Parts: sequence; C-alpha cells; structure tokens
Amino acid sequence: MVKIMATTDRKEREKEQRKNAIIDAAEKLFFFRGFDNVSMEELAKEVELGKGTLYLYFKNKDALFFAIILRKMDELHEIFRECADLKVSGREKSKLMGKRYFEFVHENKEYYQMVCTNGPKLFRKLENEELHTFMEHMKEDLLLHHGVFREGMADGTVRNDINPLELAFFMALMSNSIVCLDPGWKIMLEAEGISYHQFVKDFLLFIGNAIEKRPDVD
Amino acid sequence: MVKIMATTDRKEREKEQRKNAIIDAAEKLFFFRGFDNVSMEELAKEVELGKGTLYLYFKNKDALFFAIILRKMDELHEIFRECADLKVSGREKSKLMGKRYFEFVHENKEYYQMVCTNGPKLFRKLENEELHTFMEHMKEDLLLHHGVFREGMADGTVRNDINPLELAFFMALMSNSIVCLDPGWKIMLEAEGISYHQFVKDFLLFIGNAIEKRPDVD
DNA sequence: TCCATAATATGACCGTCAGTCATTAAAAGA
DNA sequence: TCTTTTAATGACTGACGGTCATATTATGGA
Repeated sequence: MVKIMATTDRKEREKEQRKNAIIDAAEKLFFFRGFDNVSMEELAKEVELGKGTLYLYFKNKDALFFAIILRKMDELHEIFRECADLKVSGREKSKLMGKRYFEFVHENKEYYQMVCTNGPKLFRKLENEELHTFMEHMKEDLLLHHGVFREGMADGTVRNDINPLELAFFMALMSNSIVCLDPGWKIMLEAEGISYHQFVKDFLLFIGNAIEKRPDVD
Repeated sequence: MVKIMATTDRKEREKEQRKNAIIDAAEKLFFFRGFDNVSMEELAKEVELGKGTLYLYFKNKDALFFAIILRKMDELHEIFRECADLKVSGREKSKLMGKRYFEFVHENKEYYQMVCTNGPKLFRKLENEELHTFMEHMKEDLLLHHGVFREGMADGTVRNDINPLELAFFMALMSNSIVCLDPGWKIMLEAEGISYHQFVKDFLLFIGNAIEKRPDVD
C-alpha cells in the first residue's frame, strides 16, 4: 500500500512536469508565430507527443492559452510583492510598481502581444471554474495595489478623496490600455509627430499627477 | 453611349444598395449571435444570396466586420460634430461629448460587445489600405476632440500644461478602456461591492478632474 | 425580336484545423 | 508471468472560410 502511494506521488510529479513542458513549448510557438497560426498538431510535434495526448493534459487549445497566462501572472505578482514590501512611502511604492511593470512588459513583449491580440476574445469565453481561478489571481495583485494606495493615503502621499480600491482598479485599467494600445493608434501617434515612447511617458505623468495628493485648496 | 453611362450609374447604385443590405444582415447576425458563431453560408442565406456572391462584395469575412465598424464610426462622428458646434466652453463641449458617447455605447450595446470581443484581433490584421481608411476615420474624431481641448485651454476651462492632441488621445484611450472592460473585471468589481455603474461614474469623475484647469498653485 | 457578349450569381469543392475515440502500448501490482 | 489499470496515439469527423468552373441574367446592337 505504501508503495502504491509513493508511485502515485511520482506519477503526479511526472504529470506536472509534462504539463509544464507542454506550456513551455506552447509559449515558444505561440509567442513567436501567433496563437492562431500554431496548430495543435504542430505543438504536439514540438513536445514529441501525439496530438491526442495534449488533450489528456489540457481540455482544449484555449486552456493552454490560459495556463500560459496564469504562469506569467505569478511571475509578475512576485515582482509586485517585492515592491510592496519595501520601506518607502505609498506613492513611492506605487511609482516603483509602475516602473517595474513596464519593465516586465518590455521583457515580455511577445507575451503581451499574444495577450493583447487574443486575450479579449478568450477571456470572454472562460468557463466558470477558469474564471474563478483567473479572478483569484487578479485579486492578489489588486489587493496589493489597494494596500499600497491605502498606505499612501495614510502617509499623505496619495490623494484621499477616492476609494483606494477603485483607484487600484483605475490604475490597472489604464496601464493595461497603454500596454495593449492598438498598432493603428501607434501609427496615428507617429503620424502626428508623437513617438509611442513619448506618449507613454506623458500618459504616465498625467496619471501620476492625477493620483498625487494636491496641495489643499479649500 | 449616354444610355450606357446611365446604366452604369444605376448598376453602381444597385451594387451599393446590395452592399448595404449585406452589412445590415451581418450586423443583425453578428451582434446577436457573435462574429465567430455566424458562418458565411448562414449570412448568405439571410440575404438570400449564394455564399460565393458575398465574396463579390466583400473580400472576406473580416472585411465585413470592418465595414460594420466604419458605418458606426460615421454615425458616432455625426454626434460628436453636433457637440463641437455648440456655443459653450471647451470643457462643456468635452463633457457633453463624453455624455453623448456613453449614451451611444448604451444604445449600441451589441455592437460594442462585438467590437470589444473581436476588434483587438482583427484590427491587428488590417491590410494597408484598410488600415489607412480606418485611420482617416479615427483622425476625424480625434481632430474634433483636439479642437475642443484647444478651445478649452484658450477659454481657461481645461488645463493647459498638456499637449491638447495627446490629451485627446488620452481621453479616447481611457473611454475605450471602460467601454471594453472585461466581464471578469466587472464581476470582480461587483464582488468587491462596487457596481459597474458606480465605477464608471467615479472613473469619469476622476478623469474629468484630471483634465480640468486647477486653481493656480505656484 | 434575337443574338453575342459581358456582368453577375452560384454551390460543389478544397484545404485546414480543433477536437474525438477506438485501438495500441506501457506500467503496476499480484 | 499474467491481469488490470493507466497513458498514448493518429486516423477520422465536422465545421468553416475561401475559390472557381459553370450557369444565369442583363445589356446593347443588328
């Protein structure tokens, strides 16, 4: 009986490893060739498995996309947690989190390209259980930011006339919208003589300015 | 010869009419059943044409999506132009445009659902000529807003320490991000006790606040 | 009125791909 | 070694976007 349990454990581990190997391969292919342009057949070949086998590990192609997302979210969350643990003002933490976030985006260009392109459609298809998992992950980040804003309001570095939780939502929303900026918009910007880089900088300034505590003018 | 010309004209008109009839049918089906869940076969049946015929009027399924978008953009632009023509302050115009925009979104829920779901992917696939057409349309709106902000800066109702064109971009970007808010986010908000309606109101306040001219604090 | 030609319409057909399932192979335990 | 459970497979299915050879209809002149 003990032997059986041990075997079960090992199998469990092996299964987890294989799952990760599949995600690795999926990232590699999806990032550089596009989610739609990679067939399950091709992915199976990459991991040296039969196509049918993939479906033993993932319900369908979308679930694979989702698994990639969750793994990256964990990675990013780790970064945010580091920032939140620093011993600086709330506003400083928030600023740093923004900085680290945009660095992360830069280091994971292909990932974000995939998410911006395919995310909107796929997120709207998530099943209940998946949606729940996803929300749990989002919530972790959100609460971190929430906490940071509360600190900022307490130490007087962030304006305190807004619900800090909503503020966390605003920030997430706006950051997201810059990261996922349509290529068409980028072209328009350039055509109007504003570089994307400049635009991002100005937008961040605009936002930062909007959340900082202002000198009281009563 | 004259007769030939007249015939050509009539044919041109008929072609245009038929094109519009197809777009009408496509809207009807795409809006209520989802872009992906409507096959070209089905759409052809709806307009009482053969499937192949559709391809005489539209290059492919994406082009149909695009045609729907352009038609709606014109509709919205008309509304914005009305607002811009009013005889009120720049800030008032901007506020009104925001109001009318969100009303428009509300009246076209199904349209926006389609765009938010399928737009991101399809916009990234636009061919050069289509991209150009699209940008022309966007530009029209953008310049309208740009003008309004400049007026606002001139009449002292809008803060004047930002490039007004960039400000127009910011506003478009942020409005868009609220309209296309992921359903997952909506659920999270509700779970945290914030209704979507409340959230939108607060966000608009937050933004409005960020663009208004502040009492000079030098 | 009739015919030749051009314009328009059609649906069977093709290639592709996600997902399934009957079958085979491997591993575990007795 | 033999039986049973678990894992792996790839041929197959159904659906769909897009094409093209063929058919239908309209046009303008004789």
